[in-house]
Amino acid sequence: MQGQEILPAIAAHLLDSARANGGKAPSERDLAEYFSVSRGQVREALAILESMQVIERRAKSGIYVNTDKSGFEAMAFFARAGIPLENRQIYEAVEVRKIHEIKAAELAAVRATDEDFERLQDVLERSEQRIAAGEGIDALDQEFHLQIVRATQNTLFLSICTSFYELGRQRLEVYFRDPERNRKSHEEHKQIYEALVKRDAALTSALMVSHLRGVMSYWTELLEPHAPGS
Amino acid sequence: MQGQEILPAIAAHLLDSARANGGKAPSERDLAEYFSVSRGQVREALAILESMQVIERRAKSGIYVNTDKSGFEAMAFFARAGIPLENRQIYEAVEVRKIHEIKAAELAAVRATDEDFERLQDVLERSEQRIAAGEGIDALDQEFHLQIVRATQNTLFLSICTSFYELGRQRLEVYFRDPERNRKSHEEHKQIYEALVKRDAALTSALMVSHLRGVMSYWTELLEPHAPGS
DNA sequence: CGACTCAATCTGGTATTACCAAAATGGAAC
DNA sequence: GTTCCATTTTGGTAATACCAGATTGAGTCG
Repeated sequence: MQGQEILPAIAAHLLDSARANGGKAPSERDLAEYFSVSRGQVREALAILESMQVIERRAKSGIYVNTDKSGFEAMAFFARAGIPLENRQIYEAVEVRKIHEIKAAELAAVRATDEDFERLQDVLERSEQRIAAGEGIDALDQEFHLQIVRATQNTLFLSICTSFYELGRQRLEVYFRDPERNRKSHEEHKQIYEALVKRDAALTSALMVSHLRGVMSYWTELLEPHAPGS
Repeated sequence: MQGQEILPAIAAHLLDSARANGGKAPSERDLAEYFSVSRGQVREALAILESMQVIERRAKSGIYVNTDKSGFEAMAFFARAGIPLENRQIYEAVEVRKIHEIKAAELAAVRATDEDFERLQDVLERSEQRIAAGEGIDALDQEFHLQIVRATQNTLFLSICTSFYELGRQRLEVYFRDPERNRKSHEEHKQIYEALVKRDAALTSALMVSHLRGVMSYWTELLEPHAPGS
């Protein structure tokens, strides 16, 4: 635990401590000692966590962890840090991600440039190679979907969707262990690409809907115990 | 500049310095002296800005500002800090916000609870009072729209949309200086509310589309010089 | 026993000082 | 003009000290 990112470690420790202590986290000095770093380092990490609304620092009182807060920034950070999310958060993220990707497909069909098409085709070719070699296309799947978002020419849109992908990266790897899923996913990607080239927004969008239905059901199936929304 | 948030000030100063200096920002020591704070304070602010990808800190080299980076977190922060955005960023934000709100209206029609309806009605009543008193409903407008998002029962969705509102708050105030706009906006809000109560998702969504067309055109008109996406 | 009081303690907020080592710099040597 | 090396600059990190409000707990009073 040296010279490296202590932020994730501190975040995880704060969450644990707070859970066992009614929202109250250890003091800065305790944290510094626990992680064998200076108080300054701890304060830098806490400043970031506070900016993400993960914690609240009350002067002369202590550090309090915002439970249940599911801010976008915080979720993206947790995902990146490998801190597990609650089922409800995953449900919500899946839903919001679907909304984004479907709309992105629609917009991309209208706005995609020649370079966008080239990049998509490149991803498809590399996917083909990996499938032929019996390897998973999890990274390529991400590239394909994000490239479509990029084709909307809206960088803010891309920024948000990129964060969503970080949310589900780990599960994606598991998903693409199954060769059949790889093949099916790739076929659907090709169909979506064809619809994009035709600039058929409605068709692209519809294909994306059904494509995501398949992929996303994998997530929600894993969470079955916890009933949706209600 | 004491005891208070120096983060916005430092952010603004970094952006200025970098613009005039090819991406390179002053050193931590210079910043500390410039703002009359300790280096520790500067480092806390820089840590936050780095976590938002606004800057990059290269060890033993310097602080570099990521120009053109339009990450979601950074934009929300800039808006909150009162740092002006570029036209392109505003365009993108308006587009993404529209996508969210339209979909939110659709989902809310299906999922809104009795409490949601009560809160919406409350907002409408208060709006009525303010309009009768000849006051602007800018804050209520925000409440209304966010309450609809809240009615989707998706807290992540709400978190994202809340950030979007921060993006346009200042312009909203100006917009609602016009009594006619207040009246028209309120009328449309009432129509949307009626559609929601009927749980008519398609109608709610359609009404939101036309409502936003009116409101949003105000933004884009202000930016005319920069042509839209294509 | 309970409620109140007040001093000791804890805590975040801030500043100062000091080192380290790698990067950047600038001038000397070729 | 190029190469090379010593000096300076810079971010990264630690240790220490104070402040003042919040918290706590012991002691006191009713």
